[in-house]
Amino acid sequence: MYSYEDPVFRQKEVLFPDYIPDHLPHREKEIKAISSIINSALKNPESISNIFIFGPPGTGKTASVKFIFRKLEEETAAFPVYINCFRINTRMGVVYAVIFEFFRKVRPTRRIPSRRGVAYDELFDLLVSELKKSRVFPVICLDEVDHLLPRGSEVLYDLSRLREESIPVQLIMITNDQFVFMNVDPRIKSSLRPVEEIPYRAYTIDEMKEIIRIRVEFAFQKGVVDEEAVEYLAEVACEMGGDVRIARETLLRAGELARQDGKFRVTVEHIKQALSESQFAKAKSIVEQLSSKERKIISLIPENGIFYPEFYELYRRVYPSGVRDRMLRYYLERLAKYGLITMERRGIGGSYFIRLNVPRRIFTQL
DNA sequence: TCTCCACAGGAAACGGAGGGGT
DNA sequence: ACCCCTCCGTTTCCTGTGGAGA
Repeated sequence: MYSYEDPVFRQKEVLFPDYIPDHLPHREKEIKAISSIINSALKNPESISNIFIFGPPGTGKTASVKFIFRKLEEETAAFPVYINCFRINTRMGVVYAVIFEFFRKVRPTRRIPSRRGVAYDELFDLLVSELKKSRVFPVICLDEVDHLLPRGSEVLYDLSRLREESIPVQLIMITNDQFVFMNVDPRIKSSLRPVEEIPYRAYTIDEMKEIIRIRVEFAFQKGVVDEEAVEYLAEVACEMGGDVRIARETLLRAGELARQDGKFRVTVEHIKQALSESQFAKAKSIVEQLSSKERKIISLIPENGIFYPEFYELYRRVYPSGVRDRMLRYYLERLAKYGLITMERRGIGGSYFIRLNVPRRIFTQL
């Protein structure tokens, strides 16, 4: 990279989703709390508390943990593993992810065992014996832990019981839903104790302004973004639930718009235009992550909503060889969990009325 | 308020894919 | 080359529950 200087962006990567800044403003307290729990566990493996982080989306939960993990890797003997349960949502998947990371980082010369044709118990025993031998301290973060339930929840029990084998292990669970463990098997719940709860609240307007200003300072060339644009964006982002992700995506888009019109200044108008585009960007990014089956299902839901039994008829008519009744309901359950649809019990026999939470045109744009 | 019935949702069984052992 | 294994998406089965009509 040389000679060409971008007239809008100084360091565009700052606005990318996986970028973790060197400093997370207004999350110092939470980060300190989490770090001190982990640090005391490192010092005294007999007294580990699991960590349960909850709060609305875009409030820095994942960023905090990734931030802490980076420090852990640099400065301690801990062995951090980050797992997103949106995709890895079975107990085999989780244990395999831990083993995979272990072999990659701690035993890079050895061949990574296969997950197929190997019993879960065998794989778990392998993990136990390797951890015993190596004496590393695993810190396992299960992001979006709600997606692990109900099928993968056993793994929480298994992982916390590693301590009975005198293997210290620190679990960090992240979720938007504070009450995710309400209906979980009490056996699993009690195995997770003791738990330290770390709540994350939405950012206030002033905090949001400062966060945006700092990002702007790093991401854009000096003087490119109007002060009014920052103020306006902060207000809207707060109204929309204090989600930093929305602000970040909007800035990225607005910067591109400013480049396109050739004036290289990001104005309130650019922000407005970018916002209307990124309004659906979040939903769109979830929809893009869906499997083709899930996408087929959601794009069949009519604009005005539909009762489930009728929807099943419709689905079977359009896809005669598609999944059956029970499976379709499983999928709808998942779509509701992602927030893409809502299901309200109000029909005959308590049947669900299904409503779309995203504009239908999202599906045609893909 | 009671009864009936359609429906939701938990549990368990099934079967295909993809791996290992011999 | 063959048979065996396990996982996990799927189906099948079954019970408890909510709404509608008497």
